[in-house]
Amino acid sequence: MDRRGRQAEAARNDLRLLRAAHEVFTTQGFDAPVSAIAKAAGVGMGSLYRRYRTKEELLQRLCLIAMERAAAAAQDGLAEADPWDGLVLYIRTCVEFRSGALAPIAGTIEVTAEMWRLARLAEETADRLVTRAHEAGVLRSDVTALDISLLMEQFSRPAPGPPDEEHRKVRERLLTVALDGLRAPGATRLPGDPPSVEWYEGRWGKAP
Amino acid sequence: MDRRGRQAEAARNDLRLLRAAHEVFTTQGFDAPVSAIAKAAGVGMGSLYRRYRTKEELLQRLCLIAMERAAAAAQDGLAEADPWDGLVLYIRTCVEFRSGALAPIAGTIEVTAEMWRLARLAEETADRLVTRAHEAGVLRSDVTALDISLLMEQFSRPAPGPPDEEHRKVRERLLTVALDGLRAPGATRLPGDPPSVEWYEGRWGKAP
DNA sequence: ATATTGCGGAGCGCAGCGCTCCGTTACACT
DNA sequence: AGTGTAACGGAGCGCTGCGCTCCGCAATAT
Repeated sequence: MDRRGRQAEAARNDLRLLRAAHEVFTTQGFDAPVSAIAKAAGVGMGSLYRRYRTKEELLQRLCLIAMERAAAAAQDGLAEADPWDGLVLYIRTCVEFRSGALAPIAGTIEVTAEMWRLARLAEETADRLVTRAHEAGVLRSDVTALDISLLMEQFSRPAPGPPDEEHRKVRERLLTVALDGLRAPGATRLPGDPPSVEWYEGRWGKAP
Repeated sequence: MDRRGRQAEAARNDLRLLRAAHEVFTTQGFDAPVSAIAKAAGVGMGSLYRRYRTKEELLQRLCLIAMERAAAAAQDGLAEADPWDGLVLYIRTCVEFRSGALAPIAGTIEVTAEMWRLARLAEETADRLVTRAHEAGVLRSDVTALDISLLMEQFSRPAPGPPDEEHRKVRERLLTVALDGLRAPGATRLPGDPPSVEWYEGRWGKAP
């Protein structure tokens, strides 16, 4: 990892590329041009395409990382002693790095077996987090784990127009409002049936 | 309006065009191809471009209508006797027809004088609605009218992927959660400063 | 000095856009 | 019925902007 010379630069480039790709894709959407990632990373197209043979491959890598982070965030939430604080930590962390913005990518690209594995792991951990909050009576009973995933997705949705720091602050305010709405008991009964896992995963293509 | 023959068809086409444009642009984003609107309306490109000389003109018309509807919704909210119910009616109505999805268009197109006029009117009416709710003590005191506009915008944001009825239902559930979070008193203090009008309108280009 | 490796970015081929143009159709008028 | 006309649908033009390749160059290793 700490090799000298060009190998070190290569490793640095790889990281900058990943960071830039995350930033650009989550704020501009998946159809952002690859050249925008290269420019944001301060790297030439050649270097980008040596590491990732196609745009799809880059997106897959990005998704995988986002899933890892989401799973880790759920674990961190579980580690928290207080069930409510743990849940909030999980949600805030995921919205912070916009994991939800990458989830719907999956409809565009091929979902690898490893992605499915990680998705299932993250899903299961989040489920435990939500169940614990339910049992402690701190989370309104009519909201499901899937509702929360979709809430995070909604709050991660890229805004049109140029990237804007102010948007991030606004999102945090609104997320705080939404989190207050999640506390038990809900003032209003949630309308309609909760979303189904089949529908949720169906957007990603066929399960293995 | 109820003229016979071709003129009737023309009027019908105009309506279908507007409806289709609204549907497509709000669910797919502004860069949806014009041909998609024509197809969704069941109308040829020629007919579309006879009524609107450019895509921008169509978008302007659409924005104007959305603003009219938003202003009307705010009026309806004010007409409601209960301050909370009035506010909720306003928010739900606007999210229903996704007025917020059209607001950020304005950064893309030229904002006409009439659009500014209507925007100000809607803004002012919504302000009255929010103030009334504040004074009645039914709306948490740390949330501003602008926060609410941005909340509606967040919930109107187009989802990636193909249009999907299920998304609408999910949105309604999540909106219900958010509305519960708006009720006084907020469990958590909202972080940061409230968004400023200058920033909000600044995204539309220069004020007249 | 020479070989080798990774670098940046100009440019290729193409997909998909906004918009125009025109042959056809459906009605109004005599 | 015959004719003029207004509105129609949609193929296609010109062009932008994309994913991706290729190559001259700079930095290291030998």
